[in-house]
Amino acid sequence: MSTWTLHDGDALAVLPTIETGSVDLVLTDPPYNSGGRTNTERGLQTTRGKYVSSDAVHQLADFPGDNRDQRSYAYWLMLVLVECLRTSRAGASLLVFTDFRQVPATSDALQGAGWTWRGIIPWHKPITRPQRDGFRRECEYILWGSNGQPYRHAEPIYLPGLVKGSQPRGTNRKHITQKPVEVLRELIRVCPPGGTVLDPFAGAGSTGVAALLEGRSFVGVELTRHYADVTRERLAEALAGVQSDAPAVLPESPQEAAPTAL
Amino acid sequence: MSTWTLHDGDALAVLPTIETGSVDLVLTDPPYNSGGRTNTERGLQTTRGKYVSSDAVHQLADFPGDNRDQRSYAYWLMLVLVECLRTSRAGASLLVFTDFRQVPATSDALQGAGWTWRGIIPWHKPITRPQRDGFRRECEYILWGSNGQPYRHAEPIYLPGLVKGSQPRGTNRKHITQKPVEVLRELIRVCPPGGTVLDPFAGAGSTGVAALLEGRSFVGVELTRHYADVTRERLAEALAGVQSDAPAVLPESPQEAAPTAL
DNA sequence: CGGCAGATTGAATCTAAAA
DNA sequence: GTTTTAGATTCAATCTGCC
Repeated sequence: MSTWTLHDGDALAVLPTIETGSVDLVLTDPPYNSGGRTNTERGLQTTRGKYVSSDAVHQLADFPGDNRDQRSYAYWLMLVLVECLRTSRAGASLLVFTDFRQVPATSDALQGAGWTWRGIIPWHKPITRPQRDGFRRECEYILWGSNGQPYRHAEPIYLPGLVKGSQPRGTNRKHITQKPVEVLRELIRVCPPGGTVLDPFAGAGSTGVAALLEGRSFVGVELTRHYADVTRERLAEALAGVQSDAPAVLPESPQEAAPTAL
Repeated sequence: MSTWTLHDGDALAVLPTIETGSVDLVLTDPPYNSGGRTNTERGLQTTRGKYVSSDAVHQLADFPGDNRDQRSYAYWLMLVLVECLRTSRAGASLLVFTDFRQVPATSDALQGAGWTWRGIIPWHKPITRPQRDGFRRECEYILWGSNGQPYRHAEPIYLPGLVKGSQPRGTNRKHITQKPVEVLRELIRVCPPGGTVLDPFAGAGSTGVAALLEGRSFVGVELTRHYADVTRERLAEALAGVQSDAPAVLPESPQEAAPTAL
């Protein structure tokens, strides 16, 4: 039976409380810190100013942690990934979203934290702005790492090296940098069935939704109160949907799936 | 009228002889140096041993320059890219192929050489080996840089952020790491019509073929005698094809397109 | 000329045996 | 114990040939 837990708080503060060797996949989307190339660009804009186009009207909350320069970003992310490695079992995988500018810093953080870098999976977003006199920026990137040799699955799996999907739009969009659930579901298959997925930057909780839909358990961490609330709502809904779809076998303890705050 | 020139020799030796500010696009595929994760793996295998599957029988020649460790690879590539920047006009572009392992080192070399990093274009190869219990490696990467602000084209162009194409197979395949001409033709559109394309690692000359087919001039450098011969043959053939397809306007001087050795 | 079936092969990776 | 070599493995887009 899949369960979920969401901790309120900062990733670096909460991760040490998570049990060593309890996680099979870390799947997360840290703040990219790449909105501006200069100090002024990074410092003066709000998160929404960087990511939301001026002609669009959105009601999305700001999120913090997006104002570091590249060196301190790599260092901070490495500290987070060190803790993630500790919580993960030997053979577990790490999947981190990043944009093109942060691929090198993210690969440094990943390897510096002790993960083995195994590849890059481009995420192709078909709906993006054209760019005059240049190449369209229609991809983000997912860096794949593993804790030692990856699991050998009982039932062999073969996963795609390129994923495709448009960002949620309209009322489905709860967070500025929200990822499509279909993409996350495909990625989650690297976690053994029934295993546990960790997301230290849960945001609007799409990773957790995808994990529950795929029959994996979920542990999340989210600093912003507003997004933690959104996540709890979406996870409860996803779990209810999975349970109602399930065959006529009732879970032994429905409370098992209740949210646990830190 | 498109012309082409192929210099025999090492990129670092030949590039200084190329005129400053004469190039509109540098499009190249350096040796990736990523065949092995360890010194021994890199040093002891031949190029073909690394890249050609054991069950396949090929008649392709080896190529040198694929035995550096990552630091010296980045340094060496930077020296090459510094010279490329000098030969290029303000607004010119740089496109460098690399595999996932060398993306960080290549971006360091590109920026260290003075180019402005503008993006990553994944190249999706539909025919790749599957990987058990993991994500297939079905992409290589093209890093895009520019000499200052990119050209503002008289006729605006909009280029893709993701390219797709299978490697040449069978008798069309002249080099182990040969790139498909259709992909190169698409990339070459970032060079203004009639401009000049430079490839310091010409290999079997696909970049030059694509340039001529798109009506751009080509300057290449190739160290291995065998591949230089292959390139000259293919370029002469491509140019002949373009000229016979052209409208009934004869070139003023057919010799204009003759190969010029260093 | 079109459609279908079977063969081929890839900038590889992992495991196990051998030196 | 450590390093090196040999062999097996695998999916899907092309290619080939046959009907």
